[in-house]
Amino acid sequence: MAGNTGTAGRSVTSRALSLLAAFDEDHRRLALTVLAERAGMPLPTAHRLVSDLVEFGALTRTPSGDYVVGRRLWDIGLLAPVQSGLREVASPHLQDLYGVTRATVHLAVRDGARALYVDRLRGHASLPIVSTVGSRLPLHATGVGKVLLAHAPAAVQEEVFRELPRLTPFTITAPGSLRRQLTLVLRDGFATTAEELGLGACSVAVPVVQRDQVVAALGVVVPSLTRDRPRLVAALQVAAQGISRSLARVPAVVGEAAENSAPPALADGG
Amino acid sequence: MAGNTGTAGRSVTSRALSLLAAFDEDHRRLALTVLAERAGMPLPTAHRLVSDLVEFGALTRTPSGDYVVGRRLWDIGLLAPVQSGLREVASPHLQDLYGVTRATVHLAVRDGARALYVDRLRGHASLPIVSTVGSRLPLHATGVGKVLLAHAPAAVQEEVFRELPRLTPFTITAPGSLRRQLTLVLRDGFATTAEELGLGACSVAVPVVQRDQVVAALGVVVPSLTRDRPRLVAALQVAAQGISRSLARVPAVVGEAAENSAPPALADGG
DNA sequence: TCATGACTTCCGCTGGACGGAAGAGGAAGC
DNA sequence: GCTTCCTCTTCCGTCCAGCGGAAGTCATGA
Repeated sequence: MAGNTGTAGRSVTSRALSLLAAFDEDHRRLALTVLAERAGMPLPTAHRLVSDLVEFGALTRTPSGDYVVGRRLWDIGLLAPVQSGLREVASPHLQDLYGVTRATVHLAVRDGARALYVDRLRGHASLPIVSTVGSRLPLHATGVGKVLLAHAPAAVQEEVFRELPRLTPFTITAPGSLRRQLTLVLRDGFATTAEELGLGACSVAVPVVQRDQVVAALGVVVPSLTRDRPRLVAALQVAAQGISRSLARVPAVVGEAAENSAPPALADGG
Repeated sequence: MAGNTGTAGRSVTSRALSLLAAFDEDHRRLALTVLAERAGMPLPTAHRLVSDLVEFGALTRTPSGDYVVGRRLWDIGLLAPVQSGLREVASPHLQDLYGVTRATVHLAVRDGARALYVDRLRGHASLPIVSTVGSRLPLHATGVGKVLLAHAPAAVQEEVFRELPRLTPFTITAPGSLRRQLTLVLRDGFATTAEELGLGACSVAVPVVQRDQVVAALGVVVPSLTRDRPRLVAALQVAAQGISRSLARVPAVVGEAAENSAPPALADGG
């Protein structure tokens, strides 16, 4: 295992947390043995801590004996102010966009050198979609990613360009190519991908702006772009401008993916 | 023993978790002092544990000094298999429903004696909406709640009927009235509310079925029902049947929501 | 300036966490 | 059926990490 959260944190708390951190998108259910190993601690220790976590509801044991993240943690996690202002404001516009395009719609922000998907609407005839809410995908191989990358600080771009992993035969791995594309993204106001992340999936994306800063990207995924790219771009731009306009009235969605101070505006009733 | 968050659990782990549990919908940001008090532990102890939690990313400190639930916990929480099958399947249908009605759309399951909102689409002209994903609202005062209540086991109905809190002047608090309504819900296949949860909000809801069992309820919220109730009911029923049909091909959406009460499995043995 | 309240740090005591080892449980294999 | 193998569970003596009262620091506001 690549040195993940392991190293068995010193404090009890950090150990318990490293058990939670052992779960990820590719490991949604874990047997105790695996869990202990991934968290980097002896089995009896894991066993004891896991009992506590289960009792609390942070983990749940399936009938088959595996552990999964529990509903209690789901509850609490939803309270996190992760782009809640942005999500709240954008939600209706995503709906509209879906209504017009009937394509899978994505809203993403940049989280370091990755695109963090904060909302998603999925269409009926959906392609094999990789992303779900909470996913982090590479910036260089997704539509929303290219938009976010084009508007990212030089340091981030540099980091991304250092390694451009090939995900399909069509993934752009030549720095020059990508660099040229980013220039076009800035000029034209939209980015596209063609089977660069997964076969059979193309995408278009546009920036979402707040106070002259790109705070998010809005994108759609479709089987092919040859036919109606202009139409999709138009629809996306209308939706993105709608979101941007609403964002102008909201305090602080900005601060990239970093912890935006919870906007009191939409937070609670008062 | 159904203790709340307090009582400062014995083990360090449970103490740390009780700090997380101190957050809820009405307390999304807490100062350290309040946090310590709500979690039922001395301030220095809370301080130390909170540091661990912040370091991990389970909590985040806002510039103002308050604590909020952190992004890391959001991530992990999203991995919970909370109705993920149901949500995934239902998502496109909710979109369609929104497209037709332009009203706020809800998908809820029963969680004990409450309606747990597992998904929501919010319209533009949205009324003051109380529910968000993860909310738990009373069964007797919401459209989806009445549907779920009508199809709930006798024991649950009994529990709900024991106390029918008044939320607005229009909340139904007379057991007889409610009982009669539930009968109609079963007969007609849909439930309605009229400003029973909040003023200015009415709702219609229908059941979602899997293998002859009601596993969820689908509802819309609108400012008034006088005009187009028939239209809404029709749209809801089409969408609900679409979901139900898709669910027939999916293993087991039930059970996930079922084990809400503390499973006696691990309980006293260890 | 002083008072107040919220947070942070200190430090000696102690009780809870640690984890090796041994015991159950159960599913494949002989 | 019996054996083997693997995963999970329980036990228990050692000892160190967590505990929390008390004192110190930093803002705010009177």
